[in-house]
Amino acid sequence: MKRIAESTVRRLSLYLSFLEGIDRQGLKTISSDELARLGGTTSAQVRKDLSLFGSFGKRGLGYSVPELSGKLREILGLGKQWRVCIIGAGKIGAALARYRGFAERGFNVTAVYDSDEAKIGKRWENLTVRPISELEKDATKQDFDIAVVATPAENTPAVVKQVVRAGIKAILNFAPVQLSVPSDVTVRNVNMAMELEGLSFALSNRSE
Amino acid sequence: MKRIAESTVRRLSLYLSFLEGIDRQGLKTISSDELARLGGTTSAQVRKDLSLFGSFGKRGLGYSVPELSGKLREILGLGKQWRVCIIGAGKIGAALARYRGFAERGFNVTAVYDSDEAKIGKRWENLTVRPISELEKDATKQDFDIAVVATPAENTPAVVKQVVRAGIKAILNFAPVQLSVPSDVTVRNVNMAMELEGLSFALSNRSE
DNA sequence: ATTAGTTTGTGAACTAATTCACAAGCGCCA
DNA sequence: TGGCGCTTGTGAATTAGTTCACAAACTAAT
Ligand SMILES: NC(=O)c1ccc[n+]([C@@H]2O[C@H](COP(=O)([O-])OP(=O)(O)OC[C@H]3O[C@@H](n4cnc5c(N)ncnc54)[C@H](O)[C@@H]3O)[C@@H](O)[C@H]2O)c1
Ligand SMILES: NC(=O)c1ccc[n+]([C@@H]2O[C@H](COP(=O)([O-])OP(=O)(O)OC[C@H]3O[C@@H](n4cnc5c(N)ncnc54)[C@H](O)[C@@H]3O)[C@@H](O)[C@H]2O)c1
Repeated sequence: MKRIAESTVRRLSLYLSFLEGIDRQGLKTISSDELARLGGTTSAQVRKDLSLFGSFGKRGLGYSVPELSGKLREILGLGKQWRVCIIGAGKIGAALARYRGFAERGFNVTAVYDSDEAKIGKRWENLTVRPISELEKDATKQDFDIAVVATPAENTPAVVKQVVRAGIKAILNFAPVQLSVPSDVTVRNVNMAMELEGLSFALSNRSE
Repeated sequence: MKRIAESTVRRLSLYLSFLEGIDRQGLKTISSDELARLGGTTSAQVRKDLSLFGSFGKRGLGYSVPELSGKLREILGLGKQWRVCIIGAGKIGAALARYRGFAERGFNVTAVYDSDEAKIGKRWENLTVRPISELEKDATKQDFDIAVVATPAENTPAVVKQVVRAGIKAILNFAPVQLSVPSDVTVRNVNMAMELEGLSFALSNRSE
């Protein structure tokens, strides 16, 4: 299959969230034009994005909301339940572990790791904080799909090495560092300082 | 000035963080090639990015680390202190309010708002949670530059309306909804569910 | 059955972003 | 001072991503 751009995948994800809203409103079909308006893009973009994976619409009618939702879920791999571990039981880790939105979409946090003796063994929601040193061993049994890394920047490269050795192939990284991983491991970074700097840039360069 | 792409601004932000690391190591100069390796891009990309704003390097030598850092800070508007308010004193809001990394970069959280009577008036770090209904009035005195929105998705459009009415021109949004704002307001979205779906897609479509 | 009114799917055209490639500038050394 | 080794800065070429524009396919109405 043709290589799919990251921007395309983001939009698919966005379309799916709109379809879920539309579905709750009880509407049965939607046009590319309407999806485009919701997403701040163009109808041609919507149709092109979808056409990379097949033809799901009916000419003159638009797309069936439940059918297209199903297709997008399939494309995005949301059919299955994913096993997620969180590394770093700190402030961000806590917010994420308690967030319901993830499980709703099939991302189940099944373990939390930390290196701090004071935190290890403590109960956290329905989980117990495990020592990071056990990650590799645990992974052979638990088979994590995704690691969410929320450790201090300076420790993160070492943490990520352990994650990779544990055979985990996808990482969502919150530390403001650039990770280097083997090519079969996918990384997404969430860097809030960078987002704020983007806003700072926008505020500083208006009307020029 | 020429329009600058968002991807360029992200990279500038990234280069700056590398330069700070390099500076701590005591190195005086760095080449575009080295910056490129750190950022996972090419040296031509680095030079092109920088050349949009001026010529900061010395041929044969590279870039002076402190000088380029200074230029980047200037370009990104990091010279001044920014006033940030957080809207939504929940799990994510709490993590952000307690995060030191922001103040270090000149983003000062000077107020927190919520609509929940049980939270209003409570102390939070060195701040007191204020009622969202007072945002507009407060803004005339406090002059917030950036609003960080961390409210439940369903309330967020209404919250953002209030933020816009308060005259705030930059929003960092954590709710998984698409915001519609006047064109003089800049929005950046942090959508973790979307990031996880990107990883799900990658895991589901390997080696095809 | 025909027609009018929609909306898709997709090559072609266009625009944006990245990479190439090389002249020009700089430091260093003899 | 001249030559060598590096590295920048930038047009030109290339590649990637978006938008245009229209034939084809469908519904509904008559
Ligand atoms: N808090 C925020 O709002 C925020 C915002 C943006 C980015 N971040 C980034 O997210 C990361 C975590 O931030 P935080 O505020 O949650 O920090 P925190 O200090 O609250 O939590 C970090 C946790 O990681 C644990 N840890 C340290 N080394 C470890 C290791 N080797 N293995 C396993 N666990 C280890 C610590 O014990 C601690 O519990 C940091 O990189 C930070 O820069 C945080
Ligand atoms: N917790 C996470 O890890 C996480 C992850 C991704 C996205 N998010 C998103 O971030 C947002 C906040 O999530 P959270 O987990 O912090 O939720 P939360 O329920 O812990 O906090 C939300 C806060 O917003 C306040 N609030 C509600 N309506 C308000 C209004 N009109 N004005 C001002 N305050 C209002 C609530 O009183 C509450 O304190 C949500 O949109 C959520 O989807 C959260």
